[in-house]
Amino acid sequence: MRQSTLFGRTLRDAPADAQTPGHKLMLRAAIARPLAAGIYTWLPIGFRVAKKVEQIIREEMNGIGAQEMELPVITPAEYWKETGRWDTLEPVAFRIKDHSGHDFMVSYTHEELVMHHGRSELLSYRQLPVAVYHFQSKGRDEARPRAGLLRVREFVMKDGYSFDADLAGLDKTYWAHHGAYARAFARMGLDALSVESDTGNMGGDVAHEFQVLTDVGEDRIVLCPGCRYSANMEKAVRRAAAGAASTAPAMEPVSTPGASSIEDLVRTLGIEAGGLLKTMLIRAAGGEVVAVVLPGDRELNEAKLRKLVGGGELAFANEADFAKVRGIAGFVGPVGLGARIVVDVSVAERGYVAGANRKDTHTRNVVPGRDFAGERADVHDVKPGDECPSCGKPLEIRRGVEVGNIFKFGPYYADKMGATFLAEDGTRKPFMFASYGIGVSRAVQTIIETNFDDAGIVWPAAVAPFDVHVVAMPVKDAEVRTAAETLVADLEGRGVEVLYDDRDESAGVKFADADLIGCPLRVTVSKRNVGAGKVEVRRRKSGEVLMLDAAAAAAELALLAKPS
RNA sequence: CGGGGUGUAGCUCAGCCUGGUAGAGCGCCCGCUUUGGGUGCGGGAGGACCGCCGGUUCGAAUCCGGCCGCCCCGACCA
Repeated sequence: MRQSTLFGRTLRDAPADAQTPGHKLMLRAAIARPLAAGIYTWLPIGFRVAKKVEQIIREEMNGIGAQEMELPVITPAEYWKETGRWDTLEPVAFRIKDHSGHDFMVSYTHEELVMHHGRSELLSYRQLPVAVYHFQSKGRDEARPRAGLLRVREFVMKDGYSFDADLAGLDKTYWAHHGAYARAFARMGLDALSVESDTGNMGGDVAHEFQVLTDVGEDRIVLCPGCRYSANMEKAVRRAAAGAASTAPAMEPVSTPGASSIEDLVRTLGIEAGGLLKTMLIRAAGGEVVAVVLPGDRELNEAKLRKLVGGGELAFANEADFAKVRGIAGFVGPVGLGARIVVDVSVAERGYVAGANRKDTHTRNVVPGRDFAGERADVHDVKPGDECPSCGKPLEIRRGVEVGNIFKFGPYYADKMGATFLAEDGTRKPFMFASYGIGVSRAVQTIIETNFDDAGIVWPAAVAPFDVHVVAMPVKDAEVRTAAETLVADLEGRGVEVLYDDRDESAGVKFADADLIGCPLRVTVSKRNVGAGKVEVRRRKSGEVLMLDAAAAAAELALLAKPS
């Protein structure tokens, strides 16, 4: 590829609204360009990287016997209505109507469509297990796209789906995908950690996310430095110490004028936040008001609570809700409250200060179990330093980018869609289903976010847009140009992918662009060395420089570029 | 959807407070120069109806109102 004709120019300055290092470099290096908020065009350099990422995924998926196919982008509403997702995806799905008014969704994902095909193609247990996958555009009208390609509204996802006859088979298929994912991410240069994740409100029991730890990530990941435990914050748990039984005296009111927050109470009563009970009134999807009781130093984990109350959206209670359960804003407590009460497992059997459900008043010596009842549940966020649930060491919290996820749905979709096969025992059984996703563009930018230096991108060799960047200078010099073009032709003849900088630019411009674009090997064919029959090779990552004889350079570079 | 910010040339920005008809640097084109780190000199083109609509005013990039786009935080995100 001649750089003089390359579509897409590098930028000396990143646009002001680019925030993360990867976002800036992605734009500066002409990887992709925005077309609208969260909607991007791949430029040729970025497209090459995306295709390499895809190919790695393809090879690993094929390696576990999954079959590539392709489903459409435009999908009829009827299948989505079978599972109810036509309605539940309402806020985030792009929809269109055809000329006669029929409803379609721009594919948000493809579970329903694959299950539909499965129920008509797969009739017998003899055809199972089977796994399929495709690379296809997804449309998601995210309320807030962010950070370039990290969160976009339209993107290509590799999504895979598996059908098994029973749970044991599903388990085996699931872990085969887990292995393929781990290998794929490693090959593309991503240090992806498998973490336990929430299964969301679409059923299923087990799910893992592959997270790349980086400060630019939007997910919070709980990690144990002592063992293998790792989980998304939505799912993470801790080992809670058993408290001693309470010896607190009877409850008594305490006047707390104007002290309606944990901070106020800590200040005015002079006690630790952990000695307070925080009672939050939450309105569940069905309108039910739930009072969640947490120690004053713990935060509510919405994902856990959502799961407990049956999914759907959670909101803070409104005025009418407060009135209904006889709660007073700022002074809500669990004693005498007319609501379903969920007591977090962090709450001990001891005396606390809690709201009295009376203005400007709290109650001392409130003991859970003795003074109020409630169902026990884990609905709190893990904090740094909490004990690991499996080994007890202090946990850490890091940020991560979710580059892939795998979900075990079990019979959920098959049941919703009446998808069954004839089992060995002659009965009809639902397919045991799972799905597996990787966002290609997110993976590309995450590679950049974790592989760069002050000068630009440092591509892992397996996904670099080109293996070798040949820089000729001055390109006006016939001898130099001839030497460079001979080398380029020789390299290409050996299957090496070459970006050839044939532009009449100064050395500084060319080197700066080469660093920015970040191919693993840079070869300089210059006036200085061509007379001596030498070319200079520089490794992008290490900066290591070696001089090669021009005559043998192509053969040696081919080995450096594709060691086998 | 809530909060905050922002919108002037391809990019980075100044001008706005205090109204008078729009600028700089980089980039782009040509020539020479230079050719191992965004080179130098000279010439040149073009380029923003100052996001849009309305209002105030003799006059609006500038003041006022509304809307839109984009960015950030939050909510949301099988």
